[in-house]
Order: sequence, then C-alpha cells, then structure tokens
Amino acid sequence: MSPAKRSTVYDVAREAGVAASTVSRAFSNPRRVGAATREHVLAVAARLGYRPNPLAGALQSGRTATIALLVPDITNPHFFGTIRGAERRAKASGLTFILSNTEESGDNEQRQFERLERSVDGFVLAAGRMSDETTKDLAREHNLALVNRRVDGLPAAIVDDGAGSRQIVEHLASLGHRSLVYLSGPKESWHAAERWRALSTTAAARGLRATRLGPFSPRMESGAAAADAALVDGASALVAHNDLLAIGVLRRLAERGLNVPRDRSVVGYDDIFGADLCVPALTTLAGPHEEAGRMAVELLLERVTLPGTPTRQVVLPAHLVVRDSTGPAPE
Amino acid sequence: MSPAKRSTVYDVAREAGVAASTVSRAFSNPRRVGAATREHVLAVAARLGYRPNPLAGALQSGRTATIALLVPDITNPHFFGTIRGAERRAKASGLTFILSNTEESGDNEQRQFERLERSVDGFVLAAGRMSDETTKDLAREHNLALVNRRVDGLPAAIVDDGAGSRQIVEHLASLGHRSLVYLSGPKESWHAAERWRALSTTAAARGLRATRLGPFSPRMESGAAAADAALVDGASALVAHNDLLAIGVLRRLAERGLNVPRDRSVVGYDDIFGADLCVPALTTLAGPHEEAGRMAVELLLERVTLPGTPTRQVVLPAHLVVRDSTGPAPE
DNA sequence: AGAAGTATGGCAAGCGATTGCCAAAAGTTG
DNA sequence: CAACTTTTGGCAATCGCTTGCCATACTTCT
Repeated sequence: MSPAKRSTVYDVAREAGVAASTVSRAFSNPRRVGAATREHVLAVAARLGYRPNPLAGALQSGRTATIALLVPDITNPHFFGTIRGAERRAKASGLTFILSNTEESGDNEQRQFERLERSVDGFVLAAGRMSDETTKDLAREHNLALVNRRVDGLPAAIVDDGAGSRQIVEHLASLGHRSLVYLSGPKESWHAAERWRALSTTAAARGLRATRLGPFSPRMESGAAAADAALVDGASALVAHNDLLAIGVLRRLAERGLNVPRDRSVVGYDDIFGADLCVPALTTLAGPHEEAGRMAVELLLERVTLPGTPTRQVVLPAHLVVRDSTGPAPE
Repeated sequence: MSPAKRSTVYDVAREAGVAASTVSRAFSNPRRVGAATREHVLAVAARLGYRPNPLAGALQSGRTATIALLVPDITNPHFFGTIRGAERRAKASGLTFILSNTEESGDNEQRQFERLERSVDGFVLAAGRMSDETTKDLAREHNLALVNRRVDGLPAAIVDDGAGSRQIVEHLASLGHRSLVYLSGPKESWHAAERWRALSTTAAARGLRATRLGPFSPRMESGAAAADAALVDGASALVAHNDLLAIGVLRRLAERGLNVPRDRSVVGYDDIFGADLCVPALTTLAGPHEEAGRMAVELLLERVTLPGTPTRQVVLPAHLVVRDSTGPAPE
C-alpha cells in the first residue's frame, strides 16, 4: 500500500548530519536545541516529508496529546453542544480529539474506556452511565472529567438541572396546574435522578402532586408509551426526561385527539434542534451545554498539566424557554 | 496517577513461566500456541489484570484494529445514519471506531487525516471535502473508502442522488411547476455538483427553467439568505441542498408572509430528524445512509484484509418522501 | 585569565509489544 | 524403528521515538 517508506527521525538525522535525539527535540522541545540547528532540522524534515509517529512517541513518553469524549448517544441532539464545546477546547490546545459512542450502556462505556485508555491522555465522560464506584476506580488510574454527573472527588461540569427543574414546577404552578408526572429517563442516568428529586420536592413545596413514571428510553419512539402512561395517571402537566421524548409525547397526544396546551401541558429538557420546529413549539429547559463541554476539557487539562490543582465541580445555570406547549391548567 | 504499574507481557511471562512471545501469541494468535499453555497464560494474565498495550503492538505490527470516520459536521443530522451504520459495522468486526469532525473544511480534513494516519488502519471519508487529487494521493499510502463521493479508483458507497434529483424534478413537473432554483451547498461538496447536474439536465428535458444559487452553508441560519435569493429569482419551486437549509428557507418564507406550498414549493435532501416536525412537513429525498456507512466500512475492510480485491463503488437507491411542502404551482 | 555556569548536541537505554527463525518435542509413516 | 513432518515454545531483533546523563563549547563573572 505504501510504496515509499515513511521517513523516521533517523533518516532526518542522517540527512541533516545530527543525532536522532536532536531531531526529536527539534520537534517536541524546541528550546532544548540551538535555533540554527533547529531550523536546519526542520527544513530537512520538511524536504523528506517526515512526520513524527505519534504511536512511537506515546509508547515512550506515555503522553498522546489526545483526549476522548465518551457519549451515550452521538445522535442525540442533547449532546451536540457538549461535543462541540469539548472539541473546540481540545483543538485550541492542539490536542487530537476523538469521540466515541457508548450506546447508553455502562458496560459499553467501560469497554470503550479500556480500549482507549492507553491511547489517550484523558477522558471526558458525558452523562456517564457507570456506577459511582466504577467511575471512581477508573479515575484512580486515569485522568477524567465528567459532564452532567456528580461523583465525589471528580472534576465535573454540571448544568444546574436542579434549579432548572424548580423553574419548571414554578412555571406550571403559576399556570394553575395541580399535578404533574415526570416521564423518567434511563435508570442509570444521574440526571434523571437529579431532576426527579428537584421536581418532586419543589412540587411538594408548591402543593402539586408529582408522580414519576418510567424509565423510558430517551427517544422519540418511546413517546407513545410515555404519553399513554401519563394519561392513565391523569396529571395535567407532563414533564419529559428530554426533548426527544417530549416530542414523541406531543405526537401521541395529538394522535389520541388531545390538544396541547389546552388539555395537557408538556415540558422537555435540552432545547434541542427541533424543539421549536414542532407543533406546538416545545417549552423546555435550555442549558449551556457547549460551555459545559468546554469546561470539562478545561478541568481535565488542569488535571493533566497541573496535577496539584484541587478538584473543581463547576455548576452552570440553566434557563427555561417557554414556548407553546405549556398553558393554563384545564377547567 | 497510576500507583500500581500496569503489567506487561513480561510480567505475565515470568509469572506463568513462559516466554513473552508466548504470552503475546496467546492473545493475538491463539492457534500458534498449545491449548493448555494458552489457557494457563490467559488465567495468569487475568489474575494480574494484564491488558495488552495497543500502542506497543501497533508500533511493531503496523496494525491498530482501529478505523476512523471523518465527517464534515458531526452535528448535522444528515450524517447520523452514516455514523451509526459505520460504527455498527466496525464494532461487529471488533474494531475500535473513532469519529472526527472536520468542520466542513478540506484543509481541516487533511490535518485530521495526518494526525490519525499512524493510529488507524483505515479511513472512511464521509462527504469528503478534499480535492480529487489530494484524496487520490492519500489513498496511495492509506486504506480509505468514501461515502457519497466518487473518485476514480477508490471504493465508495454512494446514495444515488442523481436518480433522486430526477425524482424531485419529475415530482415538481407533475405539479405544474415551470421553474426551479437549486440552493446550492458548499462548493467543495461533490453532492452539490452531482445534484445540480441531475436537476438541471432533468429540468431541461422536462422543459423547466433551472437556476443555481449559492453556495450557501448547509445550515438553518443560511435559510434566510437562500430564501431571499430565491425570491429574487422568482422560481416557484425551491430545492435546497439539504433539509437544514430547507427548514431555514421555510421559516424565512413564513416570515415574509408567503405560504408554502401555495406560493412556493420547497424540497430538501436527507430526510433528517425534524423534517416531519416542521410546518409544513418537508418533502425531501431520503436515502439509505445507514446502509451507506455500513457498506463503506465493508469496502474498507475488503481493502485491508483482502488487498487483491477489485475496487467497488456501490450505489444505493434514494427515494422521495412527499410531505406538505410541495404542492401545485401557483396560478 | 581562571573558575563557574549555561547552552547545545550525542549516546544509549528504554517503552511494550510482534515476529522471523531456530530447536526441541510430538506425531506420522512405510 | 528410522526418517520425516508438524506443533509448540523461546530467542532476540525490531518498530520509531523520548529522555537521562554526559561531554563539549560558549558565556559570564571576579
């Protein structure tokens, strides 16, 4: 496949009349070699089309200049912001950024982790599905930062869904709703637990009845089941684990001849692309997910480059985007 | 960070009373070692928590058991199917799959390529933005397969947009439209060229006037500019480079007080999530993109494992999904 | 001018696997 | 039972780069 063998440090060294170590340093540690020599080496290297083999470097140094982002579902728009933010931040530091899909499974996540552990300098785990214990174990041997998940002692960037969930309840309460259901996400989801906690306590404080149903997988297709379950419950407000589910719910309600927001109010989380395209446009909790992705990489980099730094957990504010899927309670 | 040093082939070898080469072979070439020995080695390895360092292996063997998919924009729903298909196929063969974003730029794509070239066994380029020449050059030294792009002598999985575009024109013609504009995508996009070719020739054959406008970046935000340009042209049917752009166009037309499909018809490409959520629901060309991703990996693997195999270019049929954004021509 | 300090380059030993080659053991065959 | 083939395991070189240590050469200071 490759007729012309790739040139190595040795080829460049020979051609430039220096030692291999000098070539290496000319690339990776410029200040360790004279300016003139360096220039010369670089020129020769360019002429030979030399490019360092990152594998060889990593094998010796243990550093790969690469970080990985593990995401439960790449095609879930919820993660777009996170992905984009993390990627931008990584590239800004000259790091290779790789993205891997864990398919909503903790086992899978761990498997990916193990596959990549030697090939990257650190991991960002978005919405990690592994248990706290497993996560901590892995953190003992590797650099990692979390997004939207809180585990003792690990750096994390977290969108404040607790406060956001309170906003949702207050919004519903102010519209006169007396009851709500939470259509819950995957049971390993830290967010799902967090949201329910905040929803139920705030609901109690405001005198609303709150029920949790599910878990439902956070995709549009689950909307029908979720909507039907909610109708059995009878609550006037449905809070779905995410926008995909919420949109699925909207469709199902329409199918069953109910009008939103007249008969039922529906709220989602994430403010994904499509949330304002559907009819009625979805009321949803928007969060600075791009910022969260950026911040997670930032925290990871702190770990890698300044091992002494105390662990930080950064909380970012969310805000409710009110659209047409919520309205006054019926009757 | 890692208190307990990772164990190596040598540790396992010592502990099991065999040579390092035997340990290596027990993992990577089982049939080359006696069944009993192998069992024993594996047991010891498990006890020591040994896991092969893929970097070290790759350095020597040149094989990484990893493939990369390069995508212009990870957050563009158009690529979801491709990503999913490619990932599934790769995992089915036990390969590590990594995904990288090229941000719609050929230069960026090439840079990513060079960063990863030594770390992967091959590349799948989805909607490659590099020139034919550059692509061929890279293919000389690396295994690669293309999605939705045709370059002489390179394996490719292609959704048949040509035929699809003809369907679009015929659909519009049958509704009485006498003119259309194509709101073009990025100028490096092979698809954009392909689509225009098919649209314009079919239009000519059917006696429609066809104009190309653009390039527009294939995102919702560009919809306003695209719509305005189209209105100046005056054509009754607007064919947008993709659904994102088409949705942007729909919004702009609504803003300007035009009714779709009464005043204008709008067609997109891709049938992304959201195409049937917006109002009016979008008529769009759907393609088997998941299958294309799967197939591209398949072709890549043929190259890697059976170097003799003739290069194949597989064409997959597309079909028009007619929804509410197209209707009879005005007047 | 001599001592002390700094900048620069080379030597060589790794990093942790893979693999070609060889030798011993085991299995076949006439 | 000798001659031959096949299995199985070990030796040691190798992949391409990094880096600790040492030897010069060049500054700087007293």
